[in-house]
Amino acid sequence: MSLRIALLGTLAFTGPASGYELAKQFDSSVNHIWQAKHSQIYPELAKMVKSGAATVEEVGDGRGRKIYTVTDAGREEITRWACDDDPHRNVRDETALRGFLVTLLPPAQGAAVMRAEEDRFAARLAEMEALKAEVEARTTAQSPRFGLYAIDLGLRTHQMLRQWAADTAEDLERRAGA
Amino acid sequence: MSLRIALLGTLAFTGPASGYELAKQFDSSVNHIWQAKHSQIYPELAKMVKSGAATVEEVGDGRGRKIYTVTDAGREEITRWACDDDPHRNVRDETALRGFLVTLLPPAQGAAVMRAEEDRFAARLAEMEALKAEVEARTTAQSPRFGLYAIDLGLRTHQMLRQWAADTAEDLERRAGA
DNA sequence: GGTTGCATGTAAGATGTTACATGATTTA
DNA sequence: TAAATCATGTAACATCTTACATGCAACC
Repeated sequence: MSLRIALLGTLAFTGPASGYELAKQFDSSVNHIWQAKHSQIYPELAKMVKSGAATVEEVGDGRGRKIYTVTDAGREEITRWACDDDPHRNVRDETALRGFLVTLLPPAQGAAVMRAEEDRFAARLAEMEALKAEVEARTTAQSPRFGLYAIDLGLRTHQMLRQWAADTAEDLERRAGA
Repeated sequence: MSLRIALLGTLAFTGPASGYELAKQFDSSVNHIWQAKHSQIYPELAKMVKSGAATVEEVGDGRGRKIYTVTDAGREEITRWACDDDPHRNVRDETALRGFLVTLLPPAQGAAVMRAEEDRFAARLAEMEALKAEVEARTTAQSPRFGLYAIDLGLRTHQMLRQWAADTAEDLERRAGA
């Protein structure tokens, strides 16, 4: 269900788009929150059309390109999902999982891995800052919402993770020294 | 693969335990990072025994209880996974997804949903602080690692999310007013 | 004697990943 | 003309969720 919503939301944001374009857009916006391969996206779009959340139009450009558009029913579905206050939340985070298993290693080794994590988070953070600048550059005052809030969250997440990795590494280094 | 590692790590941390106990422990430690139902845990433990990462022992207490223990091979598997520097990371976060779709709503409605999110994050944060105090109370200076680092990360994550929700709500409120 | 908690598992279905498969267009 | 990119899909497999299924022990 969540993929469907994420995809429908992206489609509502970008406006009419092909599966291929959505896959790209997905990668550069919701990527740090949700990922999907084209093999999951194409069938999902077909299902949306079937259920009335979107419409398709085939473009006769020789490449079999298809353009999808959200319907009112689709928009309503997004609203329902976003407003529904079921507190049930699924999270699955390999990054955090790794960072946390590291504490099972001997302190010195764990500290080294954490320092490497810190570097990786810092690099990802720099990428996101660049992305933000790029998106900001081509955004008008009227339409700055969807993309930027998501990027903002990604930025904050990675700042926090970098700091956590640094603090954890420091703690492990102290233990290794003691 | 990740569930296997998360479970193996939890087993390494707690020491010999039954599937039931592991499921509980899992819920109160890695829960904000990874979730698993017992229907996934039991078969996974069986697989671990088959592949030599753990051993079982049946306890004749009439309840069919089984105690699992990590082997050296299992420990090695954890180390390999934690040190492997493949930068590939999967994340799937329903919380963030929702918070982010909210920006597709009319500003006033989006702001209201974000305020509700903020409250939910604050509540979850309070729960985690209580958990931390509880874990700290029964932790000695020698063994304060695994559980507390994970809780620390959960705490930081929820502080960040609460702040993000508040800031986003504020921004949406400003837009709704304008 | 009934309810809750302990304890383990299987089965069906949904979701997600990797690999297979195809073909047009653009660029070097 | 070869390689990269655009563009869509299916199939097999792995993973995860929900529901089904069972039985003992402790407590009230």
